[in-house]
Amino acid sequence: MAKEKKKGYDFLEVEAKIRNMWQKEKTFKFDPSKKKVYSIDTPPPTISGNMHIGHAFSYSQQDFIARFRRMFQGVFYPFGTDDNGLPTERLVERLKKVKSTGMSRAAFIDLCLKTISEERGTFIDGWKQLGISADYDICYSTIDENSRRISQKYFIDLYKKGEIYKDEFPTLWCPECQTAIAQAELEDKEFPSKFSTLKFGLVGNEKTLPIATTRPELLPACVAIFVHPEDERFKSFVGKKAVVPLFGQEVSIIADKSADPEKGTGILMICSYGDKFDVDAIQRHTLVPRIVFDKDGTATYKGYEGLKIKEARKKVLENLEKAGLVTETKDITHAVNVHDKCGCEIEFLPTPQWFIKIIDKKKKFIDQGNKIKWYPEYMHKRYDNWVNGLEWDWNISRSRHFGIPLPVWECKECGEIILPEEKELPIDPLQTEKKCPKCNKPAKPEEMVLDTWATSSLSPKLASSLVGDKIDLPYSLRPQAHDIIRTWAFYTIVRAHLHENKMPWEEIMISGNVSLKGEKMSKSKGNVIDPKEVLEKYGADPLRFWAAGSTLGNDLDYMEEDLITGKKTVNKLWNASKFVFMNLEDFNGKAPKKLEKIDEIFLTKVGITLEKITRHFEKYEYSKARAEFDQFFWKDFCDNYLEIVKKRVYHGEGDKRKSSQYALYNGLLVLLKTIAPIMPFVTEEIYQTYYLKKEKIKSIHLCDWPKPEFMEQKRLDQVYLGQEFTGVLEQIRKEKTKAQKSMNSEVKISLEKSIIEELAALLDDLKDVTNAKEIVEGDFGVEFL
RNA sequence: GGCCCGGUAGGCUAAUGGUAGACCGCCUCGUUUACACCGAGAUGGCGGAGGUUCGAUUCCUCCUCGGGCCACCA
Repeated sequence: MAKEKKKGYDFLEVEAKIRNMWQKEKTFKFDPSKKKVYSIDTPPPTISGNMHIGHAFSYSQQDFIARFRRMFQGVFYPFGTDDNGLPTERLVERLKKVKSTGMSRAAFIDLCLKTISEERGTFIDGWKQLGISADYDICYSTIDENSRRISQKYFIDLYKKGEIYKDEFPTLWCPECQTAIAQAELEDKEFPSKFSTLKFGLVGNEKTLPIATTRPELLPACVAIFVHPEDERFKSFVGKKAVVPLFGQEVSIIADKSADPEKGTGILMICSYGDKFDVDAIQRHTLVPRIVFDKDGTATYKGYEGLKIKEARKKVLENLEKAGLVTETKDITHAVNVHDKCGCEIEFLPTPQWFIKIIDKKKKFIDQGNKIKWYPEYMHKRYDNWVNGLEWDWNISRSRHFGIPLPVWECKECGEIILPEEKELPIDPLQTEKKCPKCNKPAKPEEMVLDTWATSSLSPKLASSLVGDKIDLPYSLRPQAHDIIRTWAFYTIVRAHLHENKMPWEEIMISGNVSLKGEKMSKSKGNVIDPKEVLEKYGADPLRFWAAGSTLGNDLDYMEEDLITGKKTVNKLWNASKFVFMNLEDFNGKAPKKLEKIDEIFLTKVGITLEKITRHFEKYEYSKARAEFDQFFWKDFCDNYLEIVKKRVYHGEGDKRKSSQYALYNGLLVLLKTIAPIMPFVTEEIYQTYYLKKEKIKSIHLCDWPKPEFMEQKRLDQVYLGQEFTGVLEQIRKEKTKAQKSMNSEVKISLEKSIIEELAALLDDLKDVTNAKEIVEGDFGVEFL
């Protein structure tokens, strides 16, 4: 065999080569003819320039499973990108230096689509470099024509089933993005604020009522005052009218149990709309709302026109103070709901919106969640908590340029809702005229687009549509991170239930996030790690090795040391394999007549390790699989077994040599296969270099997962014997170290009679590995020669 | 305020109702027919209080600290 004078392992060169090979050979192409298919509902990342380290982390973890499963059965592992919605708009605005608001919808959409197609290739390259073994030919974008068609089709399906309705209702509104949003898009943020106690007047009474608020700018929107029916202080005012300070409107004082006498001054003002409590209160008492802010968050009331909410707040407060209507002001910090995409404080605004009915099915969604196996289990709780805490139906309409249009027209005359035919999809109502079938008048196209989750929640359908809908629900696995349980996981469960009355997947695997020194990574903190740089410096295998280091569901701190460890492992694998095959030139692949005892023990232990790793992977415990491999590979295989058989493969003859060759060849192959899901590049390179000729299967990743075929009933005895052997070996090594001698210094060993008898079949190996000239009976001792 | 996760060697982390196991680092020593991206060895640890138990790092309760989710946002 040609001995290449390779100085070590050149990961850049190897990884590029292997990557090309996989691509050329279509190694990971989905084969629909396979009977048992393991289907993965791959998360579609949002195109955002480059892959970030969090992607590298979680996609590696999915890929461990995909590669593991592929060694048992067919794997459906599609790829997709989620590029519809605000993040994409932002990206395009940034890259192209445009403002979506300054363009027509059609022009902006064109620009978005163009930008996406420009960015898409490089973006997906990141995943390929990482060695993600998806079938990239099965690839969707949530904005492409096919996805638009499917998304609209299922919208129509739900509408026809009566699960979608349109309503004008005060909804969560982002004044910055100028769109309605869903409950799932809320985030908490701490803000400093002023908590002021104001004097409300009373009609026909000299007294004033103290009311505390952080939002004086909503005074003109005040429509009622609540006091608790049993609050002795204010009971007598119920039924009377109060006068709003500064703005003068008279509002009713209403008894309502929701007014907590302990909170603030015990009196509560109801405004349209300060929070969702106001929304509820106004509905319950059928009050007439007074809307005082516009969609862009500017005031519309006299004296304050055009002021932003916060400016108005400041000015109203100043004027109140000037008028002596403020009795107390405290500086406080409180958490308010903000939009997760822009961090802007959300408001409530009554606008017509489209909703999917979910509130009436909370119990059903809990049931559905119970049918899915959650890994790790406790993540299930997060789902339940979210579902139990839901307060609104799912608002799926967004007032944005870029997105999948709601496929709807509305008759101006009779309000009839007009839907397109399925064959017309995808359709943009703004580009197509429709007439009302009832009154034959032109209908008004819906201008809003769908919430991006309304499309990504159909990801199983989007992917399956690319292979002729051959993959049915439920999929085998949904891998995703925990931060989108309340959105992606929940909404997908909702859609699968509403459309098909099925679970979307049998199992869900939730991974954690990447942090740096315990802090969440974010661009604003400047503590981001670029996976490209990591890949260049260490390679994909070490990066994946690192990603395999956290137990499932746990966040993982990025530490460069772990990459170094991974790189060492890659190198060690390469060198150990090189050593093995240096001594296998004359190996014919056949088992010897009789295996040497120590070789048998070694293979037994390989089998035990294999069983453990298999169980770990089956339960998505890739970190335990890695740890198990590490332990065995470094200690048992390299430091012990290779040292033990060294002399035998160098100088041994006949079956003795064959036995070690057989054990080395097969043991190493099993080990390589068990770590191949985590470190696909080195293992493939070793396989291609040394094993391909005999093994025939064209890639290690297409081989069958090994079976522990070397294990016999005697395995416990063997393990015991192996332990005895290593115990003695350790003692001898310790003596050598103590004496500051080298490990291969020549010695004479004395061992107790019982041990000699026990290890009878292994004494030659003990001599080899310790370089002992002689082993004699006696008290334990090591004599240096 | 509710719920969830976690507190284990200097750092990061694993297992476990009965002498707590790796990895990185530190210290000592060794090494060239796979590998200095090496080997042999040494050092060093269960947040606090109570309870269950023959025995608790492990199970329970409380406290405390860190992280997350939700609620509160008069």
